Amino acid sequence: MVTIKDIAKMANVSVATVSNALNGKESVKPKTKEQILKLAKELNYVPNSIAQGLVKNSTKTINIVISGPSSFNLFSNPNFFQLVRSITIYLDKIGYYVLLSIIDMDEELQKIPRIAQSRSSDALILLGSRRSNDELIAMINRINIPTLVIDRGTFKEDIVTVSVDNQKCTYLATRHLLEMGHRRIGFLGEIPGYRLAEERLEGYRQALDEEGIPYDESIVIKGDYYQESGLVGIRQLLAHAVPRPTAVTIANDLMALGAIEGIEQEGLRIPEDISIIGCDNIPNLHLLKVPLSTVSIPFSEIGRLAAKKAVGILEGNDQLPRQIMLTPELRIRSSVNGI
Amino acid sequence: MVTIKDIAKMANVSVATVSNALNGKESVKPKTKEQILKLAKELNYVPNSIAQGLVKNSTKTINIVISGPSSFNLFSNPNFFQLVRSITIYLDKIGYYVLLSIIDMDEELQKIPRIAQSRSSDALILLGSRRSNDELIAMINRINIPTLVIDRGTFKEDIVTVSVDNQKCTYLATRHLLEMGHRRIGFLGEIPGYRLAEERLEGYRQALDEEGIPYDESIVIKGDYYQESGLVGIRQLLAHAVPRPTAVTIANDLMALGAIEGIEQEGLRIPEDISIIGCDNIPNLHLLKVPLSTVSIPFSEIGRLAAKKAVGILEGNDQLPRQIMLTPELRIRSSVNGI
DNA sequence: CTGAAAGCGCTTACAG
DNA sequence: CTGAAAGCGCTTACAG
Repeated sequence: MVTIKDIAKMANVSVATVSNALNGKESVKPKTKEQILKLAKELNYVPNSIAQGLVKNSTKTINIVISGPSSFNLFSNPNFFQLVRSITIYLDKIGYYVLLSIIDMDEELQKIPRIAQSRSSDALILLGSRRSNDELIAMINRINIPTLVIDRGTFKEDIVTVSVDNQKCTYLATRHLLEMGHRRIGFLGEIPGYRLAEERLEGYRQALDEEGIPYDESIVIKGDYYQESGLVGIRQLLAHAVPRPTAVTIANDLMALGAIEGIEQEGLRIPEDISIIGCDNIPNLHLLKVPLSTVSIPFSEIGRLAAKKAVGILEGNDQLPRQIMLTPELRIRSSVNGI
Repeated sequence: MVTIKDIAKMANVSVATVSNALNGKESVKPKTKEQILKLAKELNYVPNSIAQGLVKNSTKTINIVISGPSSFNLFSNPNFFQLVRSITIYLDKIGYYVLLSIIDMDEELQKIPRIAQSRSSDALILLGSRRSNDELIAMINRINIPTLVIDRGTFKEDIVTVSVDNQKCTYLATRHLLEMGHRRIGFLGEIPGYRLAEERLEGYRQALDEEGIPYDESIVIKGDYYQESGLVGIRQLLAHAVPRPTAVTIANDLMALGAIEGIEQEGLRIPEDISIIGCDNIPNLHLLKVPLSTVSIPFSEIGRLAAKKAVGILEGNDQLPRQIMLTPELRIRSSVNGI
């Protein structure tokens, strides 16, 4: 491992001068600088980022923290990858490192502040937590480095966040169902206390409201946003709801995938017997046996903006609003029939 | 930020003693130790991992380096996520950090050694590179920390690697086609110089050989393993091959997805007019309009073993073989017809 | 323009 | 059992 000391010795100067030269300080005599740079190149010198980090109290790394449910086989949300990918690409380009932590939901409240305190990163981007806003805020307040929450709901509090307008997602989806003539519309994906889910439920409600259709909780079904719960949930809905809905707004595509199976198992056809619409626009929906209509969420943009915002805060030139909310778009395919 | 110094002051001992106590050294008097531990807890002390890293010359972090093509929108391989996820989960559990780097293929040969030299991680896990074995080995030899290559082909050289038996993948796939009565079988996904792709082509060849069917390069089509090239490739095959194949072995599922579209665009049906089989077993293939038969690759296991192996090497208790090769399994769905 | 010195927060022999 | 000292590889005032 070649260090600044080696170069100093060979160039017959002090380590301070080497450091200054390497960092492009004006004070170094051009001749000296040139010599040092040449040596560094020859010796293939790369600064030890750990040592730099210690003295600068900055690691140029941002930690993406994904909280998942304890049974990790369930943890297969393709959106996370898009998010992680766009964050990483942005950060890599500007010379930042990205740390990735996947932590068990049960431990997140203790673990995330520890991660921050270990100083292994300069900022945190939180992803996937199902905690209530209050719990999340209490935790973030204990964290001593900039922390963003992404792909979640809105916060009244002064949290830095970038996400989609969740309410609008399901509003758009339900509106589409309404426009296709449906009146009896179910909802799949309720999670009380989890803000994102509450907002998606709210969008559904809002669309019904506008049409004067009363909210019927007997056709609002819980679902944990994973595929299996879509299967279970839709079967439950189909088995018990009287009269049976002609359409259902499903809070995300993963559950819609499960629902496609569940509906098939019940011997029903989509969209002839029942229409469904999802949310997220995960890849390759057009190739499904039932090309799924859905609402598209700009995950790559969320990731990119989150990364940009984090760096902006760290470098003191942040121009972006504290809370960024992106707009979803309806994507009509063929899982919704007119009636 | 509370440091070891703060605790030392409050406990009226030296920092050395605090350090020893915190690290569970036997030498510290139980009474002293207890007091220090109590203080640390109260003050919510978390060691500065950067400082520890500097003195120990170890960061307890492993860097997953994904090389992708320069146009990153193409870079959407769901397998990478499975791999990253399983590595991260394993590593998180045992207190390791994981750094994630996504780098442009054009720069990988320069950038990866620099990453290693920056000492931001203790080991590298390389993923997604399309370089020739020779180039890769030359690069790895310049790297001064343990480096594994995963999800790739075999190496004759003494490289640490974990992957699937690629040749067997396509051998199994093609064998299945053969058993279903096909004789005129195309191949989609040739990339000369890229070992993984060569091995998959070889598996196809082997299966044909065993049946005495001559290799016909006019029905072996290039494909870059991304979806779009599956679409383009299959159309090319369909347009030019005489006689037209009754089946085609496609080197991965992503291209098979593209091929499904391409075949549709050509006005043909799967499997009535043409049978296809993929490789990888990406999620939710059973929900496609054409439930895709494929060969399953144990990505999670590859990731887990890679992580385990890396840590084993780092901690000097590695029991695993230098080169680990996992076995694929045929997954029959309904994209292959008998004839 | 250059270098000696201090310091970032820790760990590790080693002397007592 | 405890503490003084050195050191990990760097950067940053500051004196000259």
